[in-house]
Amino acid sequence: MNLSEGTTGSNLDLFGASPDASQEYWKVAVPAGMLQALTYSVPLSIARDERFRRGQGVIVPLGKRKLQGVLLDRTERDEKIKTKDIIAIDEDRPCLPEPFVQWLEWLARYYVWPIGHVAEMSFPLLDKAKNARQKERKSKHAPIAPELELTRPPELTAEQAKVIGDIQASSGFNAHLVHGVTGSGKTEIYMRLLEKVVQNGQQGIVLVPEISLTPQLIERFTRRLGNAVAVIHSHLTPRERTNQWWAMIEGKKQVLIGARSALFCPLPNLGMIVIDEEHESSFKQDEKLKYNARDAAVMLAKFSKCPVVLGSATPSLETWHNAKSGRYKYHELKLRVADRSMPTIEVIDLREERDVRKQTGENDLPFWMSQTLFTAVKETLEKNQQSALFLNRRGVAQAVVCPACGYVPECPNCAVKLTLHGKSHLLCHYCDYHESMKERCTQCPDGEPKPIGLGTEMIENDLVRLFPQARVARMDRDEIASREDLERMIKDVENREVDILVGTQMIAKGLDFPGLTLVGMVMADVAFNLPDFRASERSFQLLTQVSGRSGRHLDEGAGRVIIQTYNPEHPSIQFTCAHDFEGFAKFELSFREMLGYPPFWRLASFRIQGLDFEKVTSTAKRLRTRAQALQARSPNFASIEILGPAQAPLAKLRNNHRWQLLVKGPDPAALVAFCRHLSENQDWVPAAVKVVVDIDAVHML
DNA sequence: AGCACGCCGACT
DNA sequence: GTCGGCGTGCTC
Repeated sequence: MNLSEGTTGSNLDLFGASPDASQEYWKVAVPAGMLQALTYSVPLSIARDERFRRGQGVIVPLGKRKLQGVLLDRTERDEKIKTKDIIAIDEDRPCLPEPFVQWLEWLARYYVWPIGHVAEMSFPLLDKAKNARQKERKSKHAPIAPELELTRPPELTAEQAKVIGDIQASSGFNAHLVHGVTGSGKTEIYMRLLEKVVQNGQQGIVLVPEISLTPQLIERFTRRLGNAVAVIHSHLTPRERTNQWWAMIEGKKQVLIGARSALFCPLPNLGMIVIDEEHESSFKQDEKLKYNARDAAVMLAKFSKCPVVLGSATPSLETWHNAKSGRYKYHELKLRVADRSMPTIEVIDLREERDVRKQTGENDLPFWMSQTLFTAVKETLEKNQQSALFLNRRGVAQAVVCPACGYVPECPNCAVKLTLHGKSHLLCHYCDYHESMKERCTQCPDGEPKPIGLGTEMIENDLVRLFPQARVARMDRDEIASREDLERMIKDVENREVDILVGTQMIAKGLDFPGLTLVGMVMADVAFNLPDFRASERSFQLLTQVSGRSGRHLDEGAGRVIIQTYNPEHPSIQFTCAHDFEGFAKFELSFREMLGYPPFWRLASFRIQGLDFEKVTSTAKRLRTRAQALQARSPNFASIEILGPAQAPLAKLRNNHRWQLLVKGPDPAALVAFCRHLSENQDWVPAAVKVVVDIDAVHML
């Protein structure tokens, strides 16, 4: 018998009871729904291969399939399981660097997710990676990182120079917070730092929120770093993605710009990670591996012994807290470049506005537009400058109501209101269920359903009527379907072919238009009334970010911002007006501390869901019982608080009933251990019910 | 995640 | 009768 052939499972047993000592067993991260890695036996021919080591991709049998896995550690034989042989070294995949493998293991443990699925995220979508490399087919789309003339770097301000110097003064792992108002030149700092990283023969990652991963940003980096730049974002085709991935792995490019998934590019020589707009909650993934790319980036930097730079005008309170406590180094940019001033912010009380209108009887302005906002738009138009009006988010208010009986159509699967698109199209934003709007109410004899509230379309229509001479453009998810659409729209605004821009968050972030001098927040209230302990923080961030769009390039005078609201006293608004981040942080942190919320305590949420309401409910309650029992068993867990279970804010989604159980506690390690214990053994959970944990949950819907 | 197995309702 | 829908369980 040939040893190197390695017969499936059975070991040669030449000396009676003792197994062959030369037979090796290795843990392999296999992409199947199991938390732990699986044990495989290693044929001698493979064990002798010089590529055979931790981090290397291998092909293994699982059931009837052959899967790509990643080698972890050598292990002892487990008599309880019949092992199979590793089939081969995976020729299509490079060996993952050791710090990166450690990081993958941390991710799997911390976020309680199958190690095989975590490891799988480190490779491009095309499993025919080799083909993609060989063919190098020219893409039909515009180049991802266009070839542009390099621009000369601008003079650094004294503040910028100091921050760069301070960051470069330290070596090894360090986390830095760069806290600078919009327009203070954070991007310039990133580019200078990355230039240095590239000069040192290393590679860097720039993480940005998907939403601000705009052509503008890519162009800026490309103009400075030239063909060192690779880009990964969701609008790339699998082949484009794969090509960008390999360009980084093979060292043809040095700086990778991308949304959170760019972290998973296993760079051989990582020298720095930059996270722009680090406060953005979209860095948290809500599905599958529920990681926060900001926190994960800090850990990757730690394992890779390199610096990580977090930048924001409105840092998350978690990061702020870390900076204040000295865990992160704090760098501040107080001034806008070229001495430009901060915009002036006016708050309009919509309640007063309504009362005035009631008294005066009539008013030809639409209900959402105050006299002040109207006049400001008019003046801006007359000065040949641009205005932008923001709505909080799509779907909040475009519901349809029957004025006779008050009935509002809902999605039959998701228990959310349907929203109106176009003239008569009703759509569910969660499951894409749609129906046409009926002329007569289905619930009462004589109602005629009408749209209520605010939509970008409605605002656009009103603006066209009020300012017939103005060129109005609308930017939201419906209008902007592709990257090309977005690029075209941005060009139009840049070229002054648009006078008034109407949009959602989509345009609130990252964009930088020189001619924009007036920003209106149509109704600020929506954001702070969500059932979420971070609602105030999000509102403050949004208002500040939106305000920052105004007058960024005015060398004289200041941009103007008008915030309309039913609640002008709200702290988010007050501190935004005063440009007072520290004041807001202090105010909000005192609440968080009092109530035991992050950043002082950590919080995790268990989601219990399934089709059968009774089963889901009883499972949720049983989970609480088990949590309490586990807590009673160990003094480690004494300080953990268990809240609920309660029905999730979205109590029914895609026909699934949803409950949640929240746990929080002051000791992060204890909390994660607690959650892992509770998730590990799910024998007690009925098959028709799913229980998943979300560590450091951010989106609580 | 797949893939098989097995249990029910719908068709030639 | 059997085709095929998907709920359930297992994979080193």
